[in-house]
Amino acid sequence: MPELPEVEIVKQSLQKSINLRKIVKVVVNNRNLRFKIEKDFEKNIKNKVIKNVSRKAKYLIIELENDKYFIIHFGMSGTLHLIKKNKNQKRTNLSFYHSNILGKKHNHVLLFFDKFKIIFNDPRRFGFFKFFKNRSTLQKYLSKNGEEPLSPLFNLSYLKKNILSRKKNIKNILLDQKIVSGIGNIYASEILFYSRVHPMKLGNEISIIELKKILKYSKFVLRKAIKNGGSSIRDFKNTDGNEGYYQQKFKVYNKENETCPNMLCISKITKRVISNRSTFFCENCQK
DNA sequence: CCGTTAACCTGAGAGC
DNA sequence: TGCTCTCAGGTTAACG
Repeated sequence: MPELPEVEIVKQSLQKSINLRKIVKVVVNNRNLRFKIEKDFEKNIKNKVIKNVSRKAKYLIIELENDKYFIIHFGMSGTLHLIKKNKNQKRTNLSFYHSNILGKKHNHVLLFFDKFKIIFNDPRRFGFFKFFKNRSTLQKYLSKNGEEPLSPLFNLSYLKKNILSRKKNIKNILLDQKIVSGIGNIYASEILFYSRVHPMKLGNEISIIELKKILKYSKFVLRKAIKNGGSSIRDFKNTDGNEGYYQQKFKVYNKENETCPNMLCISKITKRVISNRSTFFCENCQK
């Protein structure tokens, strides 16, 4: 569900709340997420102090003391909830990734801290947790992915090397985490609209000028989404319980048959399924 | 190695 | 109301 900007917002929330706090108890209700949660996961992270929370692409990275780590991936429907300890066990406004109907049956992982707990809820179970015994195994795992757009290494020469010889369409290239990591289905459509590139255009048909636009707008769209607190098309909320509002700034995503936002264009936005994913674009502006 | 498709899951909403 | 169908912010094994 969340793409890079939404995970970044969750990361910022977590940094405020769990940095330097100790995990005092771990409960796993359902180990069968996208990958099975290892048997000794609880033992591995229990009684460890959280040294830092970071993010790489769509992965949330929790660093523990003594060079131990675990990562969280949210899949399509994963959410994290911070719940303050009180008599009524009522949810506070500190839920940062919050679904309005929080079915208890999908609360798969619970991390207890001194004064609050964090719940991982994921109805579809495409998300996962994974533990790493040191930094190098973590880095090895994460290095299977390509550069993320906000990295300085995501530059023109990287894109030339990884896009211009490809025979697959640019929409699928942007979604391929091994080539570019962090962009998902919403931001892929948005980036291509800004770049004025047709989603079905093949990598080997992309010009250098277009590549420069894709480079520029990948960074632009993701940064702007982060500034706006992410996109809340369903249930995303930030630390204060407020929704992100980048969805209000979508140019094409979910806007089939609406007039193209380009003032000089009178075309309607097209919706087209590409590799099983809905894709939105303007046939007139994106060639 | 490359590109495409089906599959993994549950729930919400539309249409009847 | 209730049934059936489609769709959803992701990833990857299997196939040609």
